[in-house]
Amino acid sequence: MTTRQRGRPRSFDRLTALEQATMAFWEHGYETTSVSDLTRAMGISAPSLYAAFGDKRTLFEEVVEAYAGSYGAYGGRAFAEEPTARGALGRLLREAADVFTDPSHPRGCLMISAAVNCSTPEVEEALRERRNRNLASFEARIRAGAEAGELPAGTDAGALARFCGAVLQGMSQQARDGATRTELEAVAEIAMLAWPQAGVPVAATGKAPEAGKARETPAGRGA
Amino acid sequence: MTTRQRGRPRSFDRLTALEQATMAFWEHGYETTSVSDLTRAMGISAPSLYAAFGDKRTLFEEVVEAYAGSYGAYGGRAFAEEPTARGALGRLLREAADVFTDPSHPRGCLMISAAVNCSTPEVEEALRERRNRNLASFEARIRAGAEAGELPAGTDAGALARFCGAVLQGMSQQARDGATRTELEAVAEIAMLAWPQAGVPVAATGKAPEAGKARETPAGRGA
DNA sequence: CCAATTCTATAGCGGGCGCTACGCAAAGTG
DNA sequence: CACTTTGCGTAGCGCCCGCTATAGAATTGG
Repeated sequence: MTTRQRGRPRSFDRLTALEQATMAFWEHGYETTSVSDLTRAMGISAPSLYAAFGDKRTLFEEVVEAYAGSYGAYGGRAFAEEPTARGALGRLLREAADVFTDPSHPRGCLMISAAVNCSTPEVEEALRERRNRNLASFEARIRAGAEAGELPAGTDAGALARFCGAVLQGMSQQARDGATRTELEAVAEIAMLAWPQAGVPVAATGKAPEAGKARETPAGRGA
Repeated sequence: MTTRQRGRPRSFDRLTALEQATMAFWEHGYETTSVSDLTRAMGISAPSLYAAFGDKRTLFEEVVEAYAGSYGAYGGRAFAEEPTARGALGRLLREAADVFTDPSHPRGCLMISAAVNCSTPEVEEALRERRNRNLASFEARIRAGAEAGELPAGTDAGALARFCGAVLQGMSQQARDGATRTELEAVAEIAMLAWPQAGVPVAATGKAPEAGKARETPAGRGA
């Protein structure tokens, strides 16, 4: 039935236009990117935009969804492929340093920065919920790691997850403020030094200092 | 000469109005706070605002300056009063957790969040420069601490300063995303665990896991 | 008192915002 | 071909933006 459309075919590629809208929103944020900016970036006129994507807010939601599945997918890959919580979050932070400073697209993270100072509550809330969902997944992974014995029993999974989230968000803003890839990678390495040492109990009452595994990463280097 | 004005006296308190403008900009950011929002918050009409403060941008600059000397002064106090680099930056992060979640004013840090996604380049740049100046002062303090022997000789002052800045900026956004004071204090404590341990060399050739001093803070707790 | 000075209030300027009505262009269907 | 369906382009809607012209109100100096 939908093998072929009835009327005049669309004169632009919808996915390409979506990608160009992504770049615009990524660079300037939701509110600051006007529909006029979007039509210019996408190479189409306003009625075409509205016909293909609904209104500005709906377009942004589609942009965010596509972003999460492409540029923002490194976190999910790290979680899927790394066996330990430390390995997953360390890789997430290190890859974020690369993505946030990749010269082929705007700096930082769209989900972190695009709805800051946004006067449309639904948009602000949608991205906030995504961030808090990510935080919850960090926590779940850390808790699972602790229960599996990778991390000391007293580890506060919620606090450690929030710490990683704060570093990630800080790295995004630092990237937008001009930090280099190397500088952000160093930040990621330092952040991983805050993780509980294998075999070192986290509570002050000092117990069960058994060996555990070795450090996964060398971590502290000069320069 | 200026003991008394010649004409009709101002009918509002300039400092009070400035404070109310600060709250508005702090909550919604530079761009999102309209002049109409400002006049409502300050309780004056537009011509009075322009006569007393110049234009919107000049008012914002005055707001930022006042903010830096009041709500944002905790960093300078920590630097002035704490004898060591670790003490200064640890206190800065801990006090930031309190300020960022103080219920008597908007959450987070105005200098960090108010010019994100701002289409006025001068405003965005002014706050970015302030942040980068703060980062440079972190680095100078850490470098001085390393030269004084507080920290291992190989310590990368720039990277450690940037790490602290990233945590601070991340804490600001987390506060705006709803994190509690207690949660942010835990983030600050964890961040301080990444600092080089006294007596432990920073270079990575994997040795010397000797005891070192006890941790400065217990850090990870349950709940 | 009157004149000069300074602040306040109303009302509105030009312009950009998100969005859309409308008529034409380009395709499929008989 | 005529007819329907759908996308495109122009042009412009109502609204809010930052900002200000103008006139009246409140004060000091003479």
